[in-house]
Amino acid sequence: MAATKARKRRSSYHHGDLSNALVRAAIDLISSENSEQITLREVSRRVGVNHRAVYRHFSDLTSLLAAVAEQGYGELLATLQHALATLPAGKGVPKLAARRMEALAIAYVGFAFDRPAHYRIMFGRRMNEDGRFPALEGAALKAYELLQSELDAGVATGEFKDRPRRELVFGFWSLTHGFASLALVRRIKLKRTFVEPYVRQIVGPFIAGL
Amino acid sequence: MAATKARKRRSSYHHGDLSNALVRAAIDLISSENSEQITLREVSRRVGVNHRAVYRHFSDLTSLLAAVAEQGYGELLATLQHALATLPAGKGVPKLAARRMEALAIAYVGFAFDRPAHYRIMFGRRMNEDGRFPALEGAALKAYELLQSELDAGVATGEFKDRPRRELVFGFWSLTHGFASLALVRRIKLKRTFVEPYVRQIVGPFIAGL
DNA sequence: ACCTGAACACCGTTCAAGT
DNA sequence: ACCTGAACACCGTTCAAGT
Repeated sequence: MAATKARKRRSSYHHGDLSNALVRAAIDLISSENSEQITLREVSRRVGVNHRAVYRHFSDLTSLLAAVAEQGYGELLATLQHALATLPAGKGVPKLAARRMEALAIAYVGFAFDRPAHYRIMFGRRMNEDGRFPALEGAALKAYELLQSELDAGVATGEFKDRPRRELVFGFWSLTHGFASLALVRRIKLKRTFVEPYVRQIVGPFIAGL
Repeated sequence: MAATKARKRRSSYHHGDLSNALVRAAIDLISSENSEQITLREVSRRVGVNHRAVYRHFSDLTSLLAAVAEQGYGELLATLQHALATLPAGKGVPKLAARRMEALAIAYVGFAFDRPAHYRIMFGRRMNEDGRFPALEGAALKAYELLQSELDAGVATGEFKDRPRRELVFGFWSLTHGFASLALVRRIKLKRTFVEPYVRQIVGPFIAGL
């Protein structure tokens, strides 16, 4: 049974598909409740190839994790964009920029709650310290730029004070990332259901100070 | 040479000293530039005992790491207290509470910069998720209470708005922890020298919103 | 009571080989 | 070009034994 499955699968890895299959398997692995850690050997087992085959497509485990993280940043960006798009507000609403920042914060923390293992890899030490993976840097930058353009908009309408943009973005990101991190290690105890009201209160002082 | 050293040391582990020696060795290990990871085997090697001896004092690797983390929370608390004690201000200074919160933020991030590996263990996943280690919870709580009493003081003088205290503390903690984390994984690039001015700008909006 | 030795089931990675 | 097998140097942990 298992052998047949592996054989069938393997036939499709002759056209550069293995690379994607490995990344998908790795994401599946950490998305399932029971398994938290990505190992090179477990991922290749799931795909049905010898673990050495991975090295044909990724120079090491860290490279594979970087691909997973890159995909994660893409998902995060989509989540944030979706949160803005579905915001009920129209124009002329008072404090629109503040409400948009709030929606971003809620969506950000929600993402970390929904994909904890993925989030941890994205912000883990392995691939972030050196700028080894340009595609990863690019994906992270896009999320950064989304935050920046929102803050820009708030400053443009005069709703936010005109402070150095970089510090505003990093401040907001630090706040949401810090909250998500503390919640994931359960230093802050919080059920998924209460993310929305809680985040609102947490970011309250920050947004009020913009 | 190495054998003599190990022998000499070992003679003192008959009175419950091994436990402390292991924790100290683990902290030494992560404090030295070259080594980032604590392994049970490396720690026991440094102390000069068989790696199995560790299990006499710690039920597993995680327990040893929890002891390291607990010590870290103690150091962090001392760092924060010291920052408040050496703050040049006297009474009657305007915005005293804000300046004290700022000093705490700077000291907090500075600690993470100075002891990165230690900080990572303190906020790592291994021992925080379940409340397995009451001593660790207690040490973390003391740091929490320091922040809370500062915010209380600010509210008492009317300098800060009277919001739910828990949200204020978690907000401040999220902000400083998030900034420290992002800096440690180099998503925020920052030299140790610039921690002070940078943190001041980052926490600016938050403190202004208190 | 406290420590050790050998063994087990895992890792990531290297070298040399198979098709 | 793409994948495999055997081997290496590491892990944490268990079992049974030494003093």
